[in-house]
Amino acid sequence: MDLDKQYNSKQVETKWYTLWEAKGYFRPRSDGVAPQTTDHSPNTDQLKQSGNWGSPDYHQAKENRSQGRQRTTEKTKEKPADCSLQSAVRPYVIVIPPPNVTGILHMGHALNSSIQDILIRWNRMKGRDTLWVPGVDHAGIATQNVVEKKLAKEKKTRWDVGREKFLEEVWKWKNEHGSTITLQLRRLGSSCDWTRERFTMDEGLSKAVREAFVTLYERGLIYRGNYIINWCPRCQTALSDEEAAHKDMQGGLYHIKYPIAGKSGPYEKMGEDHIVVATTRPETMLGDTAVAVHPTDPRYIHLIGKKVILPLLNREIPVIADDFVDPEFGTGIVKVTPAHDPNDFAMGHRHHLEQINVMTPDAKINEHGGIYKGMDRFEARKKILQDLEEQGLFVRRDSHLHAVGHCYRCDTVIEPYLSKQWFVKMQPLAEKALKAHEQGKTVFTPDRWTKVYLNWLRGIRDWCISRQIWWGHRLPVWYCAKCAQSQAGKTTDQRPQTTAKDLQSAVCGLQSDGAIVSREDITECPHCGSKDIKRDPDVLDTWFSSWLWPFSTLGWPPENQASLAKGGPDKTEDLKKFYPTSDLVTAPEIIFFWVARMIMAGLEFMGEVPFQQVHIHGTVRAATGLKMSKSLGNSIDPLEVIEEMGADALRYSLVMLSAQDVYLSREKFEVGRNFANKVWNACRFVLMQLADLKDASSDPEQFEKMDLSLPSRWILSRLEEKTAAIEKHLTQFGLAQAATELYHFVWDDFCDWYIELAKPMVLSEDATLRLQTQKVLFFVCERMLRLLHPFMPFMTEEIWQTFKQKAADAKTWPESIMFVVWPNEEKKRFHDEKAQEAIGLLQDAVCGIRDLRVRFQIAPTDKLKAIIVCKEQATLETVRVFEREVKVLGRLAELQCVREFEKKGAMAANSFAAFDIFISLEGILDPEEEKKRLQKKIQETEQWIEAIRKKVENPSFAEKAPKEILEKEKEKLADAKKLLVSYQTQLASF
RNA sequence: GGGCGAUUAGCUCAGUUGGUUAGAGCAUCUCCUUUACACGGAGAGGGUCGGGGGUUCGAAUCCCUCAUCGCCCACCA
Repeated sequence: MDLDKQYNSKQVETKWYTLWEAKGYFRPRSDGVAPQTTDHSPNTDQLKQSGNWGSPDYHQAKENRSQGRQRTTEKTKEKPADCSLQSAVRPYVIVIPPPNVTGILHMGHALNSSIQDILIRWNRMKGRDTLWVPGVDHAGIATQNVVEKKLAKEKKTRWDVGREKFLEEVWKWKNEHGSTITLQLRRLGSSCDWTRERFTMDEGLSKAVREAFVTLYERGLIYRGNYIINWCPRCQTALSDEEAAHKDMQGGLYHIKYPIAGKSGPYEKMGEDHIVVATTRPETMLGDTAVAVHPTDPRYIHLIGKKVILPLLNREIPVIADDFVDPEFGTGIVKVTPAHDPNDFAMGHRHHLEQINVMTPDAKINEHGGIYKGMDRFEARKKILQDLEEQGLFVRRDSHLHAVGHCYRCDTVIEPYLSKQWFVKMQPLAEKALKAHEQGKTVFTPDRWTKVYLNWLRGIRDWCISRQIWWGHRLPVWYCAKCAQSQAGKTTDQRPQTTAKDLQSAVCGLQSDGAIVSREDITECPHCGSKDIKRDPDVLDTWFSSWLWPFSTLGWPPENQASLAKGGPDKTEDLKKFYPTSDLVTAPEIIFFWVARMIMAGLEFMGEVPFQQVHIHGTVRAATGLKMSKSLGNSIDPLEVIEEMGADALRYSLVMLSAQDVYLSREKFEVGRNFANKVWNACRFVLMQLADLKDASSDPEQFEKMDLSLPSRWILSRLEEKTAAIEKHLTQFGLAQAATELYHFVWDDFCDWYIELAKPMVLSEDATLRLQTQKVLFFVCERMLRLLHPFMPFMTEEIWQTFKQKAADAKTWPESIMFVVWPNEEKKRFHDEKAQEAIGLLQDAVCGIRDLRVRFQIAPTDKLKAIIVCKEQATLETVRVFEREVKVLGRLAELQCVREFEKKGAMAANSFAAFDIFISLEGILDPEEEKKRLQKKIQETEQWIEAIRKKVENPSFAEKAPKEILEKEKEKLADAKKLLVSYQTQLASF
């Protein structure tokens, strides 16, 4: 029945996780799988009636629950709209941010999952039907890269093996390695319903992706357009704006002469007959089709409409005027390269310029680049500058700091590149999201992220969703050669466009190339019957499946296509029950990638925001402040920490640190480890004290008629207070604060004071006192375990099971601590101000004595006599009640508590407002030293008194401050004065 | 260029709606193998809460400003 001396985390973790999962404890109760031991309806009517908020009868509760469930359904029907009311009875649901299938657990996952698991376990204990949906993301580019690297070792590329074979390889890799991360999540204790685990490329989710694509296309929200996109030459695919990570880089701003046409002789003889343009990417000049100046720039106004000669290629290009040009920047003249820069692209459209693409997909110069053909872009840059210099056309290079886009997957410098891609028109989706926010439906905690989210929505740009890779959801698009021919020429949107952003949405020549978008795979053109059709080779951006996650994982789209067509989705059971979900827990990095898009998709396809709240937690960083990442070599492997200190320690440490960004070093985990050790030992000690206890119970009623000792009344009242505080913090996502409160309750209140106070009581000859103390120890400990369980699931289960064996009412306890009722403290059963006050005095007395001991270096084994002189009769009476405890904790041989006392000889004292404590120090005390100390104390106290007096005597303070503050200050003043008298009296006695 | 966050003890950070002489953990120092725990216990030292203004009876907390650091966003070539 006792606990082992050493806590064996590995053994305990494996044991319990296996059991929990095998018994289906992680599944929602409404699935009828998890044990149904208690009715936890939020108003706890039945619980109150039974008078047992700890452990209602198993069978009784089972019955209650089924009744409760019926009631719940009715309530939901009556009040479908208001989510605050509904949230009390609705299931508690979280969908996991699906980690990449290539991922291995890092501290970011560990923090993210710990938070979710705490919320899930807490809500499960509160009795809500609880679901945590797990899953994994196929991570298009990342996964493809992994397999490509593998092929590279055999000196092969994906093109060598071909699409089909390559995909086989990726699936093979997925099947072999894809469950690494989910196995690791289990090690953390994550109580996900693994029977609902999803993969973004599984059959159901693929169907969802297809349904979403086709629906959006039908609604005119997906288009194909020729546009400048972010191109990664290494991955050889387009990327979305979000996937281009901008980094500030020190580059060059190159000034280059362009001769004015008609005036140019040999370059070296040129006088005023040229203009100078400034560029950061000289190699793109091969694709220049104009140079531009500001229409009102007096320096160049006369050149507008003239031609200049593009050096190296000797093409004539026009000088155009455009507002976009900033006369202040560089030379005030911009070279215009419509195929390689989004602004130039827009300018090109405004001025009907030719677009010349000068690069191949792997960023080499193509046939339009003359002699530079075949060179890599950076090599070409060098050569071009060199050639310009030789021709006397290179002016100078200015150092220039600018933001350069990098591929977020492989960190290659991104090339703005003109190509035909598929886009989602985001404006209409964003508008819905903004409207939902106005209706208060999108709530972020901490609140400041709301602004980040809204700003992004307001500046939304169309989403490039096609990727030229192979691993992913292939576009459900076919092209009919025959139709394309007949439709040629009837293309584009003719609206005038001014900015790059406007332009993007407008370039949607939808049917121009005979695109056919279809829910089913097709073999012939539905328009002309031609079999000459080809499927689009591209796949969709990974996030195009992620943004459907909160409902695709719950069974969307449902089988019934007909009802879908009518608008309202025919919801599956799971969708009905669990959508919208409750909280989304994630890191700030993916607000744009994922959170915002999920909200838009939720509104578009389900008509509802997918979660009631978004909780954004901090980023995990190394102690140096850098983001923790494997490539930087500064990461700490969570699994190593689990091996070394246990999952509970890891979780507790992370959560305690998570009030903001988490800066980690290995030592930080010692907090959790030490705490876990403390909990284990405290419980072990308690169990050791209970050998002869027959009727241990978790029922608070048992104390109702007991005449409890002061310390017991105190700890129960502290427990109640702390429980309420923890509840409040958890409700506000203050997990770190909740964990800290618990930490201090367990360590300071329970271990340092109550257990120490209980020792003499448990050893007491007074059988009644002994018994009631045992019962309180048992009770408080069990409560403590419940409060700790969401944070430290493994250890608490292990200990709690031992407690259960000890409990006389064990048959009313559920099978697992996972299902014990979360303590609900709405009834202030144990509130006891007197006990709190009394223990406050006791703590002062004990600390005062300990301080004296240390100050005068009195060995703990030395017998010590102390006298407590109380200033009031009431205090004396209180102090006498715990005389015995003070003696034990202060290791005193003798203690006298009196009203009056005349100090004689060498005695030292510690003074408090309520009493003075004297000890005799014949031959030890140096009177001069003591006098000095007292004088210092007197001085300090006088200053303090002065400060309070000033405040209290200020008329506007008395007038304006709240009454209780005024009272408090007055009390403080009185206490300080008492203290001063004590010091003065002592000083006088020397 | 815009936005956000931070700045509190040697280090890492708490500090609810402004109201005890500003707290904790780690580190430091002293003492203690007292029979739950040395991953422990007892005690101590250490901060004019980044600078400067302002509002207020009262500011670490609210406002302004400056400084330093960090993050996010942005098409100035």
